[in-house]
Amino acid sequence: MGRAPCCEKVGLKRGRWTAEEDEILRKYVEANGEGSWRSLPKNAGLLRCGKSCRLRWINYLRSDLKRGNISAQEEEIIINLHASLGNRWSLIAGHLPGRTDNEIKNYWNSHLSRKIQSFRPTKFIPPAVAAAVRRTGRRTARSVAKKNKNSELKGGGGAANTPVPMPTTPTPEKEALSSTAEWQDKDNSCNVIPESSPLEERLMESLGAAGTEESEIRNTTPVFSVTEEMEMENGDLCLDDIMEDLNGIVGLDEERESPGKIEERESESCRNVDSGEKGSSGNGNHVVDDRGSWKSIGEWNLMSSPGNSWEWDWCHDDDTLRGGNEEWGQEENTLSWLWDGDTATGDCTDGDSEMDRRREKHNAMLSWLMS
DNA sequence: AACATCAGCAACCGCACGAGT
DNA sequence: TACTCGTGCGGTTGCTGATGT
Repeated sequence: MGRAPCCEKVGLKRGRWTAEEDEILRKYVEANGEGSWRSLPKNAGLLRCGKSCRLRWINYLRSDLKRGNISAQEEEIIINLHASLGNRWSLIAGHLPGRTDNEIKNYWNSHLSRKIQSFRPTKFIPPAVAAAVRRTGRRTARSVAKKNKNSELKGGGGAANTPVPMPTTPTPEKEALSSTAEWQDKDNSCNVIPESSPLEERLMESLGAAGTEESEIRNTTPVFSVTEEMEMENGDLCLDDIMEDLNGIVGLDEERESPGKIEERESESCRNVDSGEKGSSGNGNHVVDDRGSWKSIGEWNLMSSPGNSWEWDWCHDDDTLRGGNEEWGQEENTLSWLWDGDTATGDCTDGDSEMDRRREKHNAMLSWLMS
């Protein structure tokens, strides 16, 4: 049974509120208090949906709202809170008296996300920040896409220190654009973090730059992209390279697996990749068993089918442990969007080398992992 | 001056959740 | 236990003014 609409929409006014409507709503709420939003329009004589009234009151008419621009201090608070809370705008707003979640959300999407995207993406960006950037709304994405249309400089990318939710399979048009393939410089060149912003300072902190000469950090921080020295071995994707980098930067290593899970996996006769011995390898938890090669990140396992170095799919522990091989193809768990055709990793012309394509794939995976 | 594009923001939509019945 | 209702939240849309060409 479908749920009844929150209000009878026929005959109700929509769009911008007029001063008269504001006045009616204000007087009514001041006289009767907040709440009972559904019945409010009828009682107050407004031709508006109750939800619309509530929104108008909360975001605009409340007397305790702070007007004016977001201050630098507030911006810093937003950045800090967003790094730990993610897109929980109402929680963030709770720390900023007089500011609404909608206001903060808009400010983030229109100001902060753009600031963050202005960072050259081959530098490490704190995970939550980058992840949030990828999650930002259509407008920002559209604007950035337009903005980048004629530019070689691509925005986005990076990784997060908030709990990283397992992403649903992104649509190619939405998410492939945010993969490394888009933002990576064509020449994989090392780039420079812009100076002089609170956000940039936060980035430095996140890089663990304490005690290090800023200019050194700024100019020598390991670039998170495939370079000549990050090559593939024997023609295969060096996932271990990626994982080493991830371990070094976001500390994935320590939380990779509980001892219990390792035991469970050992009991499944996993062989070490390099030695052929049972159990996970010393470097992260890259193992090979009869289902292929796989790595673990938290409860999620990145797996490749036997004999196919490039087809890396995500599988949850639950599925892995119960032998969920048949579920690897679940749409929501797959990474295949990263390289389903050339559109996801940039147009690869016939003239591109196989190594270039591998680098692009490597980078695409890397950026995805970091997010 | 006219048009196109961009940026900011208010408002809407759909979903989730808790309380009440 | 199942259902409805009220509310809150996050994502998305679209309007409008500013800016660029």
